[in-house]
Amino acid sequence: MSSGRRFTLRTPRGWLPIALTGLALALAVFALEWLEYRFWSRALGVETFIALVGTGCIGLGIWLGVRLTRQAPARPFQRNDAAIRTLGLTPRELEVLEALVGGGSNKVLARQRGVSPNTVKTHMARLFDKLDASGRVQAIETARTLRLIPAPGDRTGDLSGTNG
Amino acid sequence: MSSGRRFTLRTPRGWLPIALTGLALALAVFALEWLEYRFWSRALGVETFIALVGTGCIGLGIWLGVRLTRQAPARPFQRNDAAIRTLGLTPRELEVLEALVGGGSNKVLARQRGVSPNTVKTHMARLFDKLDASGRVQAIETARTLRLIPAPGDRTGDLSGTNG
DNA sequence: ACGAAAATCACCCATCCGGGTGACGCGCCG
DNA sequence: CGGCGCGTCACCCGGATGGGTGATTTTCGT
Repeated sequence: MSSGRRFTLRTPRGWLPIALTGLALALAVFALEWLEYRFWSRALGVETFIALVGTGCIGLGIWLGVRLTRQAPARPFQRNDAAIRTLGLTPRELEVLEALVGGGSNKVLARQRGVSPNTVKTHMARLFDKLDASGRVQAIETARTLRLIPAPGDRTGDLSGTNG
Repeated sequence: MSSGRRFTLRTPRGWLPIALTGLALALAVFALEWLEYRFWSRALGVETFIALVGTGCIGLGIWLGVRLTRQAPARPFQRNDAAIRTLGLTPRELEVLEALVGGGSNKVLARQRGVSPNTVKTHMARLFDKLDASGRVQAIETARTLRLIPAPGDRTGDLSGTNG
């Protein structure tokens, strides 16, 4: 029977320091412009100077906005090794789990891995038990929500993620 | 046998009008400030006025930056109706496709929909043929890449997407 | 109102899948 | 040395799945 295990995960976000950095930079820009205000307002005229300041501040604001929002989406899928350990998934079981998303039958997976279909079947059974899944589709679904395997759309370049 | 259909999709991104809108807005702000420059620079002092302009422009820039970058990542999954039409998927076939991700058997899906398992089986067969998939897992995978059904992590609130 | 498309259901059949049990070899650790 | 975990493989069996064909009814557009 199934062991009835449960697992949840959280996604950390750290854009606060970036915001602080941006604010400090903005203040620095203000100070600089303040100091040179006397000179440049004479040389260019006050209106042109104000236009330049506005343009610069718009650019700075755009940079800040981009910087602030470009944190969450660029996460490159880091595997939830903690969940893997908690569930007690062995390396081979993880292998067949990753190969499972291809949609091949047990026979195909066995041929790909160079083992007997019975072996794949055993791994699959253990996998279903540990993931508390009754079928391949549910297993994939659970594995995705637990971040054991990448979801479609995740970046697969760097898989050195280790949060545990 | 299978009909051998193929389909690829592109992700349209329309932040150009937004950028234009933002630019127009910025110009409007500039014009307004320009008109009232004479008055406010007297009332508040030139330096305070410049500071206000800078602050406003930074805010505007942040808004612009957020607006520019929040298009691709926060896309709330708009269904690829064009692909659905091209593949010739009927409403019921789409229903069983959406129900497929739950991982239930044909019998379960039939009971959920209040029809005979044979009916589900027929829909499933048509689905496999049209999606060129040999099995439930491949069908789900193909449907996800074609954006016929939402991928895990996609926002499912608004499904009025219609890009055809 | 007619016809095409869609939906529904049925049956057969080969294969696959999931569940269960048992077994063998290997490496590791107490 | 004796377990223990892991990987590998085998067998049986009931049910599910995939493929194919046929039929009837409902829906919908012209």
